Amino acid sequence: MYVLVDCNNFFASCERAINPKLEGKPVVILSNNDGCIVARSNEVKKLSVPMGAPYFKWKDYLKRHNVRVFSSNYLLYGDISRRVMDTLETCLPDVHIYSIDEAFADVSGVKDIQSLVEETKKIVTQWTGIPVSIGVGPTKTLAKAANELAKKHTKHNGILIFNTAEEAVPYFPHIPVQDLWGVGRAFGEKLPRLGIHTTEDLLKKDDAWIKKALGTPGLSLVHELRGIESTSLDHHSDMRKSVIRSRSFGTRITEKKDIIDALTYFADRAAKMLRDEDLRTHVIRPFFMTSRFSPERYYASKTIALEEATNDSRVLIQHAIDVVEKTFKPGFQYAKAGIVCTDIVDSQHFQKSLFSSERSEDTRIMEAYDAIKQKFGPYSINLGRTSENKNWHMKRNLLSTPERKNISSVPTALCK
DNA sequence: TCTGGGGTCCTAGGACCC
DNA sequence: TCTGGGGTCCTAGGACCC
Repeated sequence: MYVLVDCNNFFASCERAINPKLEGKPVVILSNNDGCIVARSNEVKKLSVPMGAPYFKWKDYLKRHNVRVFSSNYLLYGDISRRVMDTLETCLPDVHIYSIDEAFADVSGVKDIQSLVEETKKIVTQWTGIPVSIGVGPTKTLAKAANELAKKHTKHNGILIFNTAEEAVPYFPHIPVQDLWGVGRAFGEKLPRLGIHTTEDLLKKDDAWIKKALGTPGLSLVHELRGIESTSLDHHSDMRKSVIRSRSFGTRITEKKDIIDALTYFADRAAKMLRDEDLRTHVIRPFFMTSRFSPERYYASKTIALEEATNDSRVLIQHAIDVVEKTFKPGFQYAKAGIVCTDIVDSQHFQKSLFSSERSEDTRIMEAYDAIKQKFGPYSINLGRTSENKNWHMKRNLLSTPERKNISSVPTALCK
């Protein structure tokens, strides 16, 4: 049996936790660059503002309804998330953090699940100020479905338990397929065209039909709804598979040197991430591109298999610059760039190339580089060129608190 | 004027081999 | 004139998640 604890409107609830005046007021949080709406309080959901909507299209509407708008502040949300997860670990057995605002717990063997989750819900709200919903089911997908229903219908008071798969069946006619975990936009549009509207409709189909229409992940979804655990859904090995550092620019850029400047920064950040986790990458793909909404589109990227796994900023930067030099085309309005690192290996056990060009001082150079930044700040030392033009930097005009302010200095009304 | 970022897994299709 | 088929590996891109 699985418990799924999910924070309600997490980012909006975080802003409220540090500013109780927002309680009962409509609140939205914007993505990086203040581009999309990524979190909405219940009041805003009632105004029919969709998740992921572009902010500029809704700006006036939100203003008319007196909605409070904030840029996202991931430092704050990360801190509050840690508090929530720490609290959950004191309440529930075998907690597995699934995302910044969700965690599963395995409660097989617990006798009184009802009391356990009621207590958990109470304590999390008391200690962190963040409201949560809780779903329980024999598979993760059923726990997730229970959670969705608990959140949606106030009559459940934020908790719904399916003791068996059969207990979920009466709800299926009332769950639109679009609400299922694993049905996104594409399948959500496709299924109604095939006559499938509710979860009940979907479960009437046989495995072969599901596999053809929704692929392997769809088949796992349906099995789990029937109460059969799908191992393929248990896809969280601890080892990370990729590192991505990318960003849309604050404004469009046209100059090659600015692309190089941005990619130098992303390559450095990606390498730092690998060093922090004691990992190395074997394959990198730097890319830069125009907006996907632009009529004149260009996507430039190159997959590079490195001779030897590395986490050296200088190596990644050099390859990133090479890619720009080889693929840059003038005349485009570039909107985004980044680097993807895959084939991640453990630094301790990686296979050194026979003709390794890595010198023993290389790791020490990067250690010194990290140490200087650590001691004197992120702008104290930098690799590669840095042009004066910083207009590729993010826009974040609506932050609630200064970006780097530590949450421990922020009073939380309900914090223990 | 302005449409996120960081992850996962799966699949289709091309290259290559025998 | 007729011009295989199956396997594997790789990559790009598509789907999903939060």
